[in-house]
This record gives sequence, C-alpha cells and structure tokens, in this order.
Amino acid sequence: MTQFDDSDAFEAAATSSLAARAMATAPQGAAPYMEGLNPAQEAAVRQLDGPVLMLAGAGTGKTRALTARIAHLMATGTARPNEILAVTFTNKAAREMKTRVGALLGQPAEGMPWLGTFHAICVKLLRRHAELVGLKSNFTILDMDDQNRLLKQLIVAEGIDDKRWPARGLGSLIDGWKNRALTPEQVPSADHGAFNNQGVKLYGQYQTRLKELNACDFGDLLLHVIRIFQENEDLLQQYQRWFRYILVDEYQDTNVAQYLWLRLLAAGHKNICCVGDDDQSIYGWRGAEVGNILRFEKDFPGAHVVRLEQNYRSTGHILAAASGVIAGNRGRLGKTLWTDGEDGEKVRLIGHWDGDEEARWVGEEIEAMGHGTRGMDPIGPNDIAILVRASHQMRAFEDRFLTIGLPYRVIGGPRFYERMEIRDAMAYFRVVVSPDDDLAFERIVNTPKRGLGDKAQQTIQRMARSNGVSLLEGARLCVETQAIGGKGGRELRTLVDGLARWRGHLNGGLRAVGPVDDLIDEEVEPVGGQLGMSHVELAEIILDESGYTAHWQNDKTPEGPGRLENLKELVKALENFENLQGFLEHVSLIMDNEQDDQEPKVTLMTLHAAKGLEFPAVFLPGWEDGLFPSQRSMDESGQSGLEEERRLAYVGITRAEKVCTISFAGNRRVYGQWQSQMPSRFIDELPEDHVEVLTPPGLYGHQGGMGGQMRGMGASASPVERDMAGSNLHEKAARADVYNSPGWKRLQARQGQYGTRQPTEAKAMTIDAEAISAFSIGDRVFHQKFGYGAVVSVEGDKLGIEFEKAGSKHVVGRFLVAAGQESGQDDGDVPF
DNA sequence: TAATAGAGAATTTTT
DNA sequence: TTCTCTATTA
Repeated sequence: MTQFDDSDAFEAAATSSLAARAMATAPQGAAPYMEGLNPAQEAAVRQLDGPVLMLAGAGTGKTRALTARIAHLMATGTARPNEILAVTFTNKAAREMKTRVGALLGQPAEGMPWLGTFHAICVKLLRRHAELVGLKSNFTILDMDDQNRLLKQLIVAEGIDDKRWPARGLGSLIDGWKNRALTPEQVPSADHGAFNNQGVKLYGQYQTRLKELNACDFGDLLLHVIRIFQENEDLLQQYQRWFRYILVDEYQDTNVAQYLWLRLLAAGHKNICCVGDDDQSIYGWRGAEVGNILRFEKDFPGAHVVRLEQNYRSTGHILAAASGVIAGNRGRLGKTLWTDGEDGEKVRLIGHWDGDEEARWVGEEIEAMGHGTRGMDPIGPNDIAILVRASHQMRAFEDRFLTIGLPYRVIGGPRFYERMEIRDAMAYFRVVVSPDDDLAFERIVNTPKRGLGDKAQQTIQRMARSNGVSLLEGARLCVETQAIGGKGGRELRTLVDGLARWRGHLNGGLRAVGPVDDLIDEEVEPVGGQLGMSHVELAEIILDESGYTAHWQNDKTPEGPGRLENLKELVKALENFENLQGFLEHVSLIMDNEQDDQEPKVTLMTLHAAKGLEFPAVFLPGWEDGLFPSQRSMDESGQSGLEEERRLAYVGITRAEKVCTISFAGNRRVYGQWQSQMPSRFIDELPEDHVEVLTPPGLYGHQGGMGGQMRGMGASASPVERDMAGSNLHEKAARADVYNSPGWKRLQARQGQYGTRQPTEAKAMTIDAEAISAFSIGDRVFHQKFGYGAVVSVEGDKLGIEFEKAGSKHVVGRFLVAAGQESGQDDGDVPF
C-alpha cells in the first residue's frame, strides 16, 4: 500500500457543500464578507497568491481580515475548504476562526479539516505516517508530568543527584532544543556543558525511551513531521500540492521548528499568508522567534506586506500611551496605530503605599465604576480586567475581592486537566485504552493505595523488563507467578482483572480509524456500543470499581469534596465525545476549560493570558522594576528580555478600550518578606500628555512606627529636590504627597546612588544589572537561613556557596546579601 | 508500607 | 508564605 492510494478520498472530500454554497452565495463584486473592511484589510483579503505578510497591530481587525480571506478563497473558488491549511496557536483561536468563517459564509464551516493548532495538525499528520519515524499510529502524547517522571528515571539511572539536577530543568532544556528543531546529534557544542555535561546524552536516552514507549512529547509532534517531510520528498510534494493555501495566525509566536515546518510546506507555491504583530511577541521565553516575522520578506522575496493600522478598539489617549512605550524598542517593523474615535480618558497612573493598598483601591475603583464615575457610563464587572505580570500578584486581589464580596474569575490558574485527581482518572482511562501505556500504569498501580510500594513496583518492573512486555503485562505475570504475594498481590490481581474487564467494555466505539475519515472530517460517526455500555458509563465504572472515587470520598482534607466535584465534571466532559480515545486525544492537546457562568465577574489574569482579549476597563497593577519588567527576564535575556517585557506592557495597555489604569506600590510583600519597590521604568516611558496622575484619597492613616526608618537615607532624598531627566511620571505621582513615606524616600535615595536614570534603557540596564548581581567568587555573603559563607561558583543567577555552618549549597543570588550589609536588608520599611 | 512531621527551597509567563 | 520532598515513626 502506497502512501497515497487514498487521494481519491481526498478529492471526493473536496466537493464540500460549504465550498459549493460559498460560490453560490457570493455575487461578483459585492461579497457580503467584504462588507465594512477598510482598504488595508481588503488588500490583505484580495491578495490571495504569493507570500503575504499581514502586520496587524493590536485591535486592527486581524481576525476579521483573516476570516474574510478564507471566505474569499472559497467563494471565488480559488481553493476548496480542504485545500486550505490554517494554523493557529491556541485551540480557542482555531475555534473562533472556524465559527467566524462559518458566520461569514452563512453556514457552519465544518469542511475545513486543516484548520487547527500546529500541534493538532501535526498529530493528524503523524498518525498517518507514524511508521516513518518508528512509531505506531496509536502513539501516546506525553504531557509535562509524564515527561518529568520519565526524565527523572533517566537521571537517577545515570547516578546523577536529581536534587541538584532536577528533571524539570532537563525538561525545559530539551524543550528548548526541540523548539529550535535540534536533535541530540545537532545540539551545538556550546550547549554540551548543559545539565552537568550530561544534557545531550540524557536527551538522546530520552528520545530512545520515548520510542520504546511508542510515545512522543509536544515538541516531537512538530519534529517528527519535519523529519518525515525532509526524508520523504514525494510525500512532502504531495502535501505541498494538497495545501494550496496556507494561513498562519500569530506568526510572531512561531519557533524555529514551526518555521521550518511552514517553510517546507510553502516551498512549492509560496501561497502563504502570515499574520502577526512583532510588537506583541511575548513568548520568546518558550522559543518564539521574533526573527521569523522580522525576516519574512527575506524568506519570501517579493512578499506583499500589508499593514493594518487603524485601531477599532481603544481611545486615542490609550493608543498614544501604548505607542509611546513600544517606541522604546529597537528592531521593530514599525506600525503607527491610529483611530478616528475619541481621545477619551487619559491613561490613569496611581501609586500606592503597598500591594494591599493597591488591591484595596482597585476594588473600590471597580465598585465606583459600576455606578459610573467621572461622568462616564457605568462599567460592570464583566467589562473589567486586572492584568498582572506574574500569577502570584493575583493573591492580593483575590483576598481583597473575597472580603468585599466582589465576584471575580481567574483565568489561567491551575488548569483543570493538570489537577491531580483529573490526571489520575485520565491515567486509568489511558491504561484501559492502551494497555502498554507504562507511564499511566505507573501512576495508578498504587493510587489509591493498594499496598504496592517501591518494592512491589520494582518487582513488576523487573518482570516486565525481563519478559520484554509492558508493565501491565508484567504485573499480570507477577500475579500468576505469585511473585507478589499477600495483600498487595490480591489487590494487584483485582486491578489487573479490572483493567482487562473494563477494556472489554471498550465496545464498538473502537472503530477502525482510516485515512479517509481522517481527511474528510474530524467529526466521527457515532458507532453504537454493541455491548450496551457508553464510554461515559464505562468511565464511571472504572472510577468506582478501581476504588478511586471511594479514595476521595474517604479523604478528610478540605480538598476532598472539590476533587470529587472535578471528577464529576470530567465525566460530564466525556459526554461531548464519541469514545474514550477521542477524549484522551482531545485532552492531550487541549488544556483549556472554559466555564462561562452567568454572574458578572471581574476578570483576573496574567498579561500573557490577556493577549487577544479586550475590555472596556483595564487595571495594570504592579508596575515596579523587578516585578514588571521582571528581573528574571532581564537577568536571563538582557536587552532582548527587557524589550519583550516592554511588548508585554504594550499588550497590556492595548487591551483597554476606554479606561486604562496603571498602578504601582512602594512596598510589596514577596515570599513573606517586605520589599521596597521602585516604580517601573516603563512608567517613565509613558508620554506625559496622555497620562493623568491620580491621588489616592485619605492615604494618610499610617502614623507612627517610623522612628529609625530613615536610616540610610541620603540628604537629597526628597523626590521634589531631585532633578531627574525626562518626563518622570512616577516623580509626579510622588509629589502627590503619597510618597512622602520612608520607603519611598529610601527608594529615591537608593536610586540616587546610581545616578539619574536615563531615558535609554540600555544604560538603565547596566546600572540595574550591577546593582543586582553583585557577587563574585570569593565574596563573603549572608543567607537568611544558612548564615555566612563564601561564594565558590557563579552560574547565571545561581551561586554556589560554601556556608560556614550549613555546608555547600546552591542558592539563587537574590536570597543572598553581601556580608556586613545584612541588617539593612528588608526590615525598617515594613508598614505599620 | 503509610502517615506524619519537619526541613528545605523557592517563585514568570504555557501551546 | 507555601509547597514539595525526605526522613522518621508507627
């Protein structure tokens, strides 16, 4: 059987009713999907052939143009739905695109089999051609948890101390390589020292192990497909012919592997349209290469570049503020957002004494907005979002909102499918569906506790290995040969029997998956269960009979009931799928749980999670140097890290439609310790004309307790006396009297030590870097827990310290103080 | 083998 | 502060 004897099926699928209908309903010249597009958008829609780069600023109707383009492709008969490859990053984006294309064409867009995320599309491809990379088509996809467990095993097997060299670190190292499309052999020598010189070797072992397990991780999905394309010229050409038009959303977020993948597929016809915004590239840390979008015209000579610059979302002041900030970045393609709407309110800036105060103020402000403040229409909770840099910032707001009874919702917290109970339950399903899924088996053998501890599990391992079978099979052998006796043995027998029985109920849902179905449509014909048990019932039975439900029922911790609730939700989610395997596939690729409830709620989320969203009112708290921009980003990636943070600021501001409020606090509790904070350098980059400095009312409650806190303050500490260059908004905020506080003054004084901050961030960077990583080998340092010691090694922000009392440790630099200065570290400015 | 206590370490963002 | 992991004890 050749690779392509199913091409008839492909052709047949092409005559979709969607395309037919699109053609029929699109009169020449006045296609409905073109209505209301501005000239730039229309240009982007009409330029169907050849490479197109659509530079779409925030709020410029990017999705609008993208979907219209798809509609146009179909309506003009240029491409049939299944000849369009449309890639997104998130499932949400894919879903939205599907819906909107459907809406434009006046009918559900079911016929677009190749609209999906990079990962989903790669899974589809890889299932068809798995054998070309030594996998079976029913390979499992590991999530991070599985990955870490596997890596830990390898690390331990190598005799490496997994405390000092944790699996997670190796995991991210490997992910990084995979993002760059590097196989173990291709890892550059500069990286060979990584992970105690063992990184590359372990990477190789990991890949071997994955193959043995018939599994792959997220990165592999891309890499395997790339390899298949590279090694099978005819196959690649076939797909190049099939995918006649390629569209890519959020192109600025693509990593090297994704870029290579796209380039391979587009190499023939070059009909590739990439949409993105270099100013919104905020995923560099996970491998995204802004360079991809910056380089587009070089990669595809003769590319048409279309700029979408008319903004339909935000007011003039908000746009101006955002533009002012982003202008500080170098290496941009450059866009100028404009609006013909109103100027609206200026961006509001306010400083607070500490983080709690900030949360309190935001809460009050939100309540006030509900009634309509300052002559503005009321803004309800649903229309308000608080966007933070790091998730731990959310706690202060959650606490505050809980006390005042303000309903809120957190987006992007611990994900549903990452919760322990859900992962356990899923592991059961996995073993039932694929009995040789060893990782899943390992997870559940002794969950709930069955008296099968380390020793018993090792016996199973040995049995499996010496017979060359899966762990489950090994376990069965252990039971039969009585290698494991006693209570554990009986329990194990029950488990093994149960798994076999449950598998027997995996009825007619197990349908032969052929390439034909694969190509035509994802929706699968329901195949009635001959044995009369639906997969939902089966799932319930598995959870009950395995004792897992009971395990949580007997649990006396406060989380117990919640976990049971989650399990119920899981079972409910199953109803939307035809069978267990379909569900598992879905879950391994999709990690979002959206539950939209009726009650209006304020949204609390990270800046990253907010990309692509918009709200009438946005709060941007915590604009303090070190927090935002994040110290870590700057330490790890220097100038480019800072620029990415600045893009994050830009993303944050441009989420706002009408009101944007930026705030910062002078003191913040970090890991239970009070720290004084400096206002973010981004605040000084806000164009003054578009910002209004607010004064929080009645802040002057904190009297007394200030004695001795002035220690270390310079004579020129008063913010008013200091002559700083540029438009120092935070200084203005300081003059608003709120900052006549010791913490604030000390900050000013400290800042004074390093001289006036310059507008060029390059300079500011150096200064800060010096201020932070002030340790070198031989320095005597002090650690809160370990006491005094000497620096013996420096690796980035990790320092090796030989402590006088506590022995040698590896510690993060920020937990250290130069000996002799430890007393002034963080006390003294504690409010109250 | 399981439960518990206590230590030790550490905070970004996630398809 | 809070979590996770380890060592200890039952």
